[in-house]
Amino acid sequence: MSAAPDLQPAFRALADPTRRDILKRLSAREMTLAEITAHCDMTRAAVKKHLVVLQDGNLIQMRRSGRETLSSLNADALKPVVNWLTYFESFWDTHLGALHDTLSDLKDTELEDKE
Amino acid sequence: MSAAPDLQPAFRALADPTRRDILKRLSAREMTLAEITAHCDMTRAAVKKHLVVLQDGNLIQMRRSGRETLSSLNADALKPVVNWLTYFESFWDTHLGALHDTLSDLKDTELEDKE
DNA sequence: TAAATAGGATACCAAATGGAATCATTTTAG
DNA sequence: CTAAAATGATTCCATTTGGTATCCTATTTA
Repeated sequence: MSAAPDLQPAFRALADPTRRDILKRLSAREMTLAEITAHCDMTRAAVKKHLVVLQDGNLIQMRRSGRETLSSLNADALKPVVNWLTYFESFWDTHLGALHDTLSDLKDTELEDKE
Repeated sequence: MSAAPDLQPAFRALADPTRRDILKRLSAREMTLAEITAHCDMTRAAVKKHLVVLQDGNLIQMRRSGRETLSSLNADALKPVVNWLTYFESFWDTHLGALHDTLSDLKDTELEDKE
């Protein structure tokens, strides 16, 4: 059996909106530092730091190709995070009398959330 | 339709292990500041600050009862967070050839995770 | 090979964060 | 009524964090 993952680096990495945005962009394709920076409204060095934090959380990998470094998403690392949160699923809606359908709520949120 | 929730305060609140621990404890029952502090190995004032951050993320509510304040979990506020993360579900296991059964992986993680 | 590209590595800064200490306020127990 | 209990509010401090500016190294490519 594998050891329990340390959730802290992943939760830490997810706590910044710039980093969450980078994750979404990397879900489309792997990108160079310059490409990511083009969307981030901050310097290359600042974006690089965010990438290191994401790497610490194991949420991305980086591979060198010639003079550029490609960052790619490691979505699997989100599984333990989702699992931690899923523990609370049984407490949803308790104070409202469980009138809402959880699945339809989730779908609504997905459509509305612009982040 | 409701407005898209701002995920930042919730992700921020979840980024600290003490706060995640408090959430787990509050899932059992509402607790006073003194009760929570008894488990936290830090001063009452420090725990109080964590409670305020959790409240900012809408993850808990506080109600005054006489001279004590009861904090209780608002698990519903985790739904948008889970939903944001669920977007990445379609990217799980992609680099491994999708050999793993996602559900069994989640179950394993749940059993192992001690946090 | 020389110049332009793409990153890495540091040093430095202001602001946010985690925590302790202290003092004030409200309730409840005698 | 008075003291103890429970919390709130404020201040202060060290560390971390998000960012910029700079300098350095490795690749391309004209």
